[in-house]
Amino acid sequence: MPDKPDKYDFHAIEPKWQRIWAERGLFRTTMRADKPKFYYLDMFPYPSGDLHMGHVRNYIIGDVIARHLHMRGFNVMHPMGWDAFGLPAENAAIERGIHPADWTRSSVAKMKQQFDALGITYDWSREINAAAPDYYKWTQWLFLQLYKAGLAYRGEASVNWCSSCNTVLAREELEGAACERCHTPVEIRRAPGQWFFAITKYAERLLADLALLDKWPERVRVMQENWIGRSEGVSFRLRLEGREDYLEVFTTRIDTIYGITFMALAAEHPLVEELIAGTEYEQPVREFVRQVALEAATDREAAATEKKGMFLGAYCLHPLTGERIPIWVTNYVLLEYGTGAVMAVPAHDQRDLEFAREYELPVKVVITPPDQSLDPDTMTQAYLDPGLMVNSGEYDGLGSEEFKQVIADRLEAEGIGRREVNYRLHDWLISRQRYWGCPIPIVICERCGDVPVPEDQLPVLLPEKADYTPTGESPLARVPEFVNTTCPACGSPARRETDTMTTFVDSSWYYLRYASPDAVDVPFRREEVAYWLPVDKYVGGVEHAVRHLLYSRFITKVLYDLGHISFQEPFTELFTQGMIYIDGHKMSKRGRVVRPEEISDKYGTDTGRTFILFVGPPDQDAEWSDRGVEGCHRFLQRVWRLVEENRGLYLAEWREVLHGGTAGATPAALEGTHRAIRRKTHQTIQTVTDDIANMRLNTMISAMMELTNELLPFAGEVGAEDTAGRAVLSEGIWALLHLLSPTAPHICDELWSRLGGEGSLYEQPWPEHDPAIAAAETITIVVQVNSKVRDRLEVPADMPMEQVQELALALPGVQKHVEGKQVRKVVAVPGKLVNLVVG
RNA sequence: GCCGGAGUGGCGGAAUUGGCAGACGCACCAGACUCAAAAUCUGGCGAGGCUCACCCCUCGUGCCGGUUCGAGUCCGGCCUCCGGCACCA
Repeated sequence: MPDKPDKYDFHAIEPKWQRIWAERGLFRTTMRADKPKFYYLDMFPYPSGDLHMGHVRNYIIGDVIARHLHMRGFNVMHPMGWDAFGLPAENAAIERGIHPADWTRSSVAKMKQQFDALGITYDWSREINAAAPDYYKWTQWLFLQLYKAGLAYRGEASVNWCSSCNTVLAREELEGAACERCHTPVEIRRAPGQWFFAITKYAERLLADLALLDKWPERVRVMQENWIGRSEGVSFRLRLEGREDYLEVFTTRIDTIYGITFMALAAEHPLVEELIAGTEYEQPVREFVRQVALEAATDREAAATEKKGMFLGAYCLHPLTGERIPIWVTNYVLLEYGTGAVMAVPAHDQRDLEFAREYELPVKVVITPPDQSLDPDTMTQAYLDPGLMVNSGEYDGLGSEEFKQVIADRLEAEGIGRREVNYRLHDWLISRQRYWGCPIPIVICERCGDVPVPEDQLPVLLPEKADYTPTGESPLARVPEFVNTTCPACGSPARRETDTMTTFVDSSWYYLRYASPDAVDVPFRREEVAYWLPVDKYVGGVEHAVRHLLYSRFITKVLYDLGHISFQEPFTELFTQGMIYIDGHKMSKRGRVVRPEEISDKYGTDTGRTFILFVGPPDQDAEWSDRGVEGCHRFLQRVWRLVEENRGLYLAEWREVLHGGTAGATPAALEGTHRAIRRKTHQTIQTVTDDIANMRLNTMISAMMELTNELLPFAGEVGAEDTAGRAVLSEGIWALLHLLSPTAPHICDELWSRLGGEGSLYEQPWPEHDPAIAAAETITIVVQVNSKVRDRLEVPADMPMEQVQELALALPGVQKHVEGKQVRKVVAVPGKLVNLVVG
């Protein structure tokens, strides 16, 4: 008999096993031919220096998957790194008055320690840091590849400016009309010399290839689709009255072309100024344009409700009828989309209708619904659906959908217009006027213009000393040693580009670097990328559904086109985990935050790991519950007691006993409880295995709780002489520890070693279930009368249904309801139920 | 407005292909152990009715309707909540 059972001392057990795993280098991964590879990736975090349980959920989900797949025989790569550049680090550093590099370093150390305390299987030999020169050297290389391919260009743009952060914001960094970080309303500014990546050139492929991503959540694919915002239409020209030039418009509703009653221009449209110059409209229109610019910057929401505009005193001519069409400037047309000018058809566009009513402009119906007629003078809702053409010259009576094609053909044939596809997606503005980012490897020479830094001169190092307080110009511009250089092309004195890149560039390629984190001469080695990539499973928050994932897909396609990699989509499967709420708030924002240390101090990290999985379906949001944590701790306590208190009954050779026929314990000879427990064990193996494969990690825990709840009382019944019973119990315990080990690895490894097991369960093969043992030999048949459950029948699984029917009919509970009535129909579903329809 | 997702006990949530609604956990109640409490263990726990311990009956998965022997699950129409996009022409 073993010594007196020990208590579950997680304070001792957890560090002990973490040390053993680290010493043995258990989680280090290399390329190998004998196993299938699996690249599991967590989205790498900003090193904020403080993990809470909301973040932890992401990493535990990943760890369970990685551990499980390793036990299943996969060569699993499970790396971690740091998205270390960027505003959060810089702002935190400014607040605390320390250098961003120092702050980042200490944050990384803290978080790494937190990860290790969670028992996560990261391969730290692959750790990467986006702010380290050996990494950002290759981010600069990436920039140069895009530059050479004509995909990186400089342009002037009207940009969203945050006066608090003193920087340009990408559209992606906005929340409504405010800065997503500090919620200051943005201003619109003209900014020259900004760098862009030409992602719109890839819009079509980024959209089309979404269809390949069948292992991505529908939700995310839809969000990307919306973001790209493809729309098909026609763009055509209208001759300006009294001038030689034209006004170009884009429309998706060319079928309403005969319904145009005015033209609407964006306030910033260049033609506005031209048309009013020297006219009586000049002053008032200029004033109006200034008002619109102000409103657009501060209060886009309100502007959206109230439509305003002003006549420019100019006309253009309808390309088909030659009618004079008044040109208006408005606050509801966007310069950035289409041509910045719209053909207004009030009868068939709600916005145009509202505008027309406001300024008493004519409304002309050109499409009528089949069963009613529209009154242009009183209608308040524009008619948007298809119908029959009216007031449209020789086309009257044609279906509007058909007319759409007919008129597009005619406009193309006459050279007036052409079919065109427009996207909402804009080119990707990557310039940031900030210090803590990757310098853009460009030298500006007065003679040569923009000159890319030669690749052999990379990295362009970020100077350590800089006044990084934001002022609007890049802090790097105030570091003469950095700015002043010589032109790589002609050797004359030149200046460096002083903007840095947005961190989304850093994170758009990091998954490639994990394959070759130590590569010195190349960003990654071809053979290693070919082996590991694409990422098999990528898990992170849905907040990255659009920007990070779209940029990564774009960069992957660019690198594919340039011949650096051989795949076009970086992430085969995507899983977005839900957020953890506490007291009704996201754990990340105001309100209470639970740090992993609080849980591990009180209950152990295994308890925290178990709870964060058990809390709910991984893809859904969940509410934190201190009580729920206690429940999971009780579960682990029961597991501990089950194994530790019954060590004396454990038979390491249970397999031989159960399968070798010793002591009359062959499966066939097992009876009653023994048989039932074996069945439960094998059913649990099956359930847990399926649940992990389908990311049902909450029900996976439930299944193991059920098994534990059956094994505990069973253990109390098994006597020392009952070899068969001991073998059945041992198999149950053996299976439970293996199945539970990805979730609660420390307690399982400890109990495993106490049973005499070798090493870590991480190195053990995953259990397999025997379907014959898992199969129930008796089943419960539900007996219904008129679809109401009246009784149940316990029968052998292989009993023919005719026989089951007879038994069912004879049941007293059934007889009562059938008596005196005629059985009209019998529905018998094998293995499930018998339904007697009587009346 | 458009698109996507979700509505199940007091709570979080279970429920292959339509087939025993409420697994597992929390909370709660009762009992055991204890001088007592905590911990632990055992049992109970959707609502209503009745010939109220037991049995039995009716109702019950946001609402209304449909298909079906049978609907949480499928179809149609609504309501509510969450998320994304939003004068995108």
